[in-house]
Amino acid sequence: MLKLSTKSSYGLRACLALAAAEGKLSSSEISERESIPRRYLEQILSALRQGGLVDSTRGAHGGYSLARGPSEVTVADLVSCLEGALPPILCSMPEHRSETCRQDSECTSSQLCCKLENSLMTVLAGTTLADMAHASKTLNPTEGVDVELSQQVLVKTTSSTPKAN
Amino acid sequence: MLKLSTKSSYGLRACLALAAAEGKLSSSEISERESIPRRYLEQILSALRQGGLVDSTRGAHGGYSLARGPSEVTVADLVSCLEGALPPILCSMPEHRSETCRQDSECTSSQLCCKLENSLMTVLAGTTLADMAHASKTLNPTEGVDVELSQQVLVKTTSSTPKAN
DNA sequence: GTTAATCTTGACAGGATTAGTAGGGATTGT
DNA sequence: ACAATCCCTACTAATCCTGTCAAGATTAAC
Repeated sequence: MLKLSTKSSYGLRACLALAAAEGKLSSSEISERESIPRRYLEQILSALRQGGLVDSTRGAHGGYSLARGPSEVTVADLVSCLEGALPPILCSMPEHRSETCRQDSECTSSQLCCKLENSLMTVLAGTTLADMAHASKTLNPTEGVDVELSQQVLVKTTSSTPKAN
Repeated sequence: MLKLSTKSSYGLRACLALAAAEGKLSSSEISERESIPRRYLEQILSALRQGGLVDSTRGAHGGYSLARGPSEVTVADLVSCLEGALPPILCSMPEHRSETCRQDSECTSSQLCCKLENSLMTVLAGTTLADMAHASKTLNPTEGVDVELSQQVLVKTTSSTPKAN
């Protein structure tokens, strides 16, 4: 049910590799180290660049580097960037609630989604690359990352337009 | 990024309808009230029945009803039931960690997934049908549902088998 | 400048998953 | 008997995910 898509997963690993390298890495280098298809990786890095998470320098001896320090980049940044713009939606904004949401149950599920998203985002936004890099060395999986932080959260409505009953 | 699948969404709405009805409803009735394709709904209700969440009576004037009281059914029950068995996976269990996970970064993302799943489940397991039914009447979306409850959590690995770099 | 390495962009193909349709059989109240 | 209803299985359609590919733009180094 919950699946960190390979895209996000790859993106995360790429960033961790960049963090570990403490400098520039080419797409080929990352591709090799992390066993990620190069072409695909390039797409992902491109998205990350547009999102301002990595810098890229072109030309010979070019490559990618983190735009900010590992402790300044949260996994939330990364995922939001890669999973695309979550379309800002109906029920998440109280103003539109009365207009568009006739059915109570529909609306309440949206509220639930909000809670879920918030919950997720709290975890994601509370985990930085530095945290993960650290965690990968000290094998101490139980230590929590209990950070409080909320964030504008959007719900992706599963646009249902059923035809026949 | 987070998407309550239509299946879960439909299932949730159906259950809320049953809770509101305080009795038996046929698939046709639910289908009409909630604008859910009947045939599809039947599949979903069937799954819910097999999961022990609803009871069904066949034949004329048959229908579905909640197997337990609305306050006894959590959204977690419902979702687990509908989204199928989340395959128990590799990195979530410390024993296999050393064997299967060569790359640190791969492993740490799994840890992250665990945290996420836990976080989600806490919310889901802390929300009952009764909560939602109540919420749909009192339009008070900010009131929290801060429940503590953990649960066996599984991570669905996105089985990556890249071919060429 | 020329060259070579690299990034950039967009199109697209194949597979997996999800969503929904359909037909027919089984069961039960009237 | 009959109509209403659930039940099961297969099929189709749509969507999304993952990855490939090709051509071009940009830059560093020589």
